[in-house]
Amino acid sequence: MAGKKKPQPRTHKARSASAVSPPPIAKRVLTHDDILSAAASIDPDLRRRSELLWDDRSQPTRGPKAGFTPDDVVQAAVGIADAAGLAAVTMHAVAATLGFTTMALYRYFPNKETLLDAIVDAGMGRPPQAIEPRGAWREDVAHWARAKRAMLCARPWLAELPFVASPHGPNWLCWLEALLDALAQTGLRAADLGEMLSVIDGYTRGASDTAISLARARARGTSDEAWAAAVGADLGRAIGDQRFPTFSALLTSPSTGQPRTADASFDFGLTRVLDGIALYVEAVNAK
Amino acid sequence: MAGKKKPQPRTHKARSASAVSPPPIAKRVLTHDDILSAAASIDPDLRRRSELLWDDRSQPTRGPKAGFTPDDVVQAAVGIADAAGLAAVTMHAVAATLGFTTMALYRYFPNKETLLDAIVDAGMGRPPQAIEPRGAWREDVAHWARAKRAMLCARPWLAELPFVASPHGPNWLCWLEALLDALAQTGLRAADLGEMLSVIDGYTRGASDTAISLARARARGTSDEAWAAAVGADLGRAIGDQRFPTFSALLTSPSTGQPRTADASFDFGLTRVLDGIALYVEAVNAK
DNA sequence: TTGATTAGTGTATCACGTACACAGTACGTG
DNA sequence: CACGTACTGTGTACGTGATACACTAATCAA
Repeated sequence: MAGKKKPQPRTHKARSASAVSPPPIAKRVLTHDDILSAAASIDPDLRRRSELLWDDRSQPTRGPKAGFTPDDVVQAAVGIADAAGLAAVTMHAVAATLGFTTMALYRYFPNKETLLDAIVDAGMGRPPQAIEPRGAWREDVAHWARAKRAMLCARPWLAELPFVASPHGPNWLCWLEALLDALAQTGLRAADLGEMLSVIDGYTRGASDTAISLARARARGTSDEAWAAAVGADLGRAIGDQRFPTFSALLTSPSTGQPRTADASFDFGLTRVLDGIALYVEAVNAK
Repeated sequence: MAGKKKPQPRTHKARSASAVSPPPIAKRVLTHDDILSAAASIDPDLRRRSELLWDDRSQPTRGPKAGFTPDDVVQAAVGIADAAGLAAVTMHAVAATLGFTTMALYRYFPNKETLLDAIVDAGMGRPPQAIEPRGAWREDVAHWARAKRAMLCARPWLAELPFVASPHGPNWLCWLEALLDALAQTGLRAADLGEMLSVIDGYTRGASDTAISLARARARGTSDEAWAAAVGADLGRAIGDQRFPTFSALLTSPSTGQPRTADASFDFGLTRVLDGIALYVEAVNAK
């Protein structure tokens, strides 16, 4: 958008036109402008949501002083979600937390969906920058995966919202950047790095679902035992049912040793995934 | 519950007391009863939801003939979700499809949540039983993963509902059974099989999110181009931003060859995961 | 036949998201 | 320094959706 601001067909305030504009950079293969120019075809609603996620919204205003910032709103909403779950995040509850009326929020967020976008990004927080990798990409990737899993479990309500769907905010990109930093040490070429990114992230999110479900139950006040009993009861239905012979056999086979904890299971699976990636890395680097 | 029905402290109709009672089976290490006896600690609400998912609800009734079955309701709801998305599934819409009043549904489902439980299970459908594996566990597992991914993309609204959370119905167990059948060919012991189950399923669900998001956009009438542009625009924000040097470099690096399709990416990642599992299988079997 | 049981209806209520019009505030300009 | 403009927060009203409750009608058991 830097320079050619003629698109801007939205009916929204001129404010959004000047807000993004990143510093000009050397053109390589793909530029910010290149990508944004394709943005003409974007659903205007989605585009606006994305803008609200990236703009810093702190222009010199003219009217009365604002009593709160969009960030205050997001903080309040995240607090409510943490304390009482996503369902408790109503426009009224958020506004009341801040001491304002429901409708005051609409001064900053055109609708609840947009607020939820912001909550997702804020809720993710930043990845632990403590990674700063040196050579041991496996360790660094594992570190990242555990951190992401921990984040998801700490805020189980995050997983109730569409994660991969646009729009994505800065924190989301931070997490990707951190993982990419770790993966880049493999020496793989760009195309493969992108693939590995989704392998790791996919596994991490997918394999964390059980732990997330447990975390959610905890947040609701359900005891771990009650949660396990509920899951176990459903699984137990397999036993003796003609339709599930293999599963039934698995459940009724004598267990060797004590069961792995959920975290250990995750690590076990992660090791398999990393093994598979390592194999590929070796194959590529051997050539 | 077979025989000792004294728990049953719920205020719900006596109906639910006699309904479950699976056929008695030989005791091994863990039995249906064992698991269900732990069910005393289950949140009664969850338990009831689970029961409604497994009971066949076709007792000889006394009053007037029923005009529709719970299954009709579920079919109608799934149809609406397919056609117009999950948000369109309102109690009123479902009832209207069947030609009944909203409140008629409450005769069969105590609340919407319970109906959604049923919709999830029905929506998953059955895994392609065509697997019937012989020796080639990798192929069979890959087959399963692609089928599950295809299922999720075909009904992108499924992913909007908590997948791993209880309660789980028969179809969910069917999918697990199918995967387990494929994995059992590795010869791994029970504990490890359970781990592999979650590795494969985790990767499959997690790595399908992008495709699901695209499928959802399609269902809403968004063009593929518009969707890609929206995602690209968010990614493009990294370019030139100090905070995302690695990602920025990735985006701007010259692309070698044509980009992989989403399906090919999934397969690529799946191959890595299977490689990792194979390594473990070999290591264990070598001992 | 009669009474118990159950199916479906109609109406009412409450929670939420959000549109709209109004009132008050602060800055830039004359 | 007064005033208009741009903006902030409020109050009210509405539509939608879930669901409680009381009622009518149908069917079977005794």
